Amino acid sequence: MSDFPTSTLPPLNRQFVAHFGEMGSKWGINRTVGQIYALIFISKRALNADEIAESLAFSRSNVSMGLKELQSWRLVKLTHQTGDRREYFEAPADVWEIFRALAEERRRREIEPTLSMLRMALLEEPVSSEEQHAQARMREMHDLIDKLMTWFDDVQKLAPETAKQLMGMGSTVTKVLEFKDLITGAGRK
Amino acid sequence: MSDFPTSTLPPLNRQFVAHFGEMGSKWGINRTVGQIYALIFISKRALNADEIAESLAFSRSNVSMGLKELQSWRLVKLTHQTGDRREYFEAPADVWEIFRALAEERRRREIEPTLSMLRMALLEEPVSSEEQHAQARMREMHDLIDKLMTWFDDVQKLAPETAKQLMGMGSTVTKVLEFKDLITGAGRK
DNA sequence: CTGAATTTTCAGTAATTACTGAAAATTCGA
DNA sequence: TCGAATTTTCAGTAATTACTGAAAATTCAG
Repeated sequence: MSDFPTSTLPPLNRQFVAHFGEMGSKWGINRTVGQIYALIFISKRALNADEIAESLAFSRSNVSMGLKELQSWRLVKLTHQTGDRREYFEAPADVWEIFRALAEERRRREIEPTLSMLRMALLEEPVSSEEQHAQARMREMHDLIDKLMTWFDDVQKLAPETAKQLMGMGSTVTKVLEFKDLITGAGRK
Repeated sequence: MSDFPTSTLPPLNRQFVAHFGEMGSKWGINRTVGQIYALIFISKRALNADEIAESLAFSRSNVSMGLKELQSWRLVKLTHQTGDRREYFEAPADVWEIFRALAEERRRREIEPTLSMLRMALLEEPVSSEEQHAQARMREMHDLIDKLMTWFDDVQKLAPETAKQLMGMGSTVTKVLEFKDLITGAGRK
């Protein structure tokens, strides 16, 4: 299942990389891409494509494709070493930044297309009662997604520090909510 | 790309089903499962496996497998019609409930395994500086995921009504946050 | 219990996706 | 501008995943 070249990669790193490979399919990326990302993420320094190919025993072209995909997800940054022509790759240092990039990209690829399909469908004139019901369901779905996205946008606009703080509050949010109800007079839109 | 049987399925429904089929791969489910779910979701009434196979021109066994998968995701509910031995399937009426089931299941399958892998890895004694750095990165990842999940738990525990309300507040949350800082004395854990 | 109705399983095959090596394209120092 | 270093592309093939039909298992009315 996992056979890495005999050299390089300490056990801990190896385990991490292997896990990302296995999870890959569940995350909607392939094994290779998962492993490449994991390797870069835990690496002390930026890596070039040959080093990656060597470490993971992938073909150079496979690494090239994997890196291209990771760049399209904005999960790796391209850097350069002075006096070295090759391209080096590294993951952003701040994990919050990583999370944000991931969330944004997933949204763009996996949610927006559905949202616009729904908007289109809702403009049509339903001719049968089947279509009428279908449209009602689509509207429910649209409104939920739309609400979630708007909210997510709002939170995302916060500075990372504030966002962390908001998370840290946890269920306290509820309390604040109740308090807000009290002062605004409950049951709004 | 999409050839449905000549009968059944009004255009609006067809479009919706086709879209879910195409999106399927991006969502980590396959075309078939996506289409089956879409069909059930917009259907006015619960459907049995034969009706689904007929509508989508899938083999009966394929539908059976698809339904099994959808049930494992808790996206469809099994029901019965009086005087009919066949099993009928429908999607929960409340889209919030659907969202919750989806989120829970994704978490269980796609996040928890990584979280426990990380916890394991963090218990090991790093022997090289590579391992030490790797572990530091893993800790950052672990802490972020853990924080997000704890927060999500908290919000999820709220009654649907409250959750909707929280979403509805949008960026107002920030304001409330600032206010809270003011009264509690800012910068907590 | 029996057996017809219904659902599930599974081996075989089709379709899709991932990976490679070789060749083409690009980049940049000299 | 040349050409060595480096990256990208892509056709062919390997590996994986999806789908089917037939057969087995289950369910339940009588």
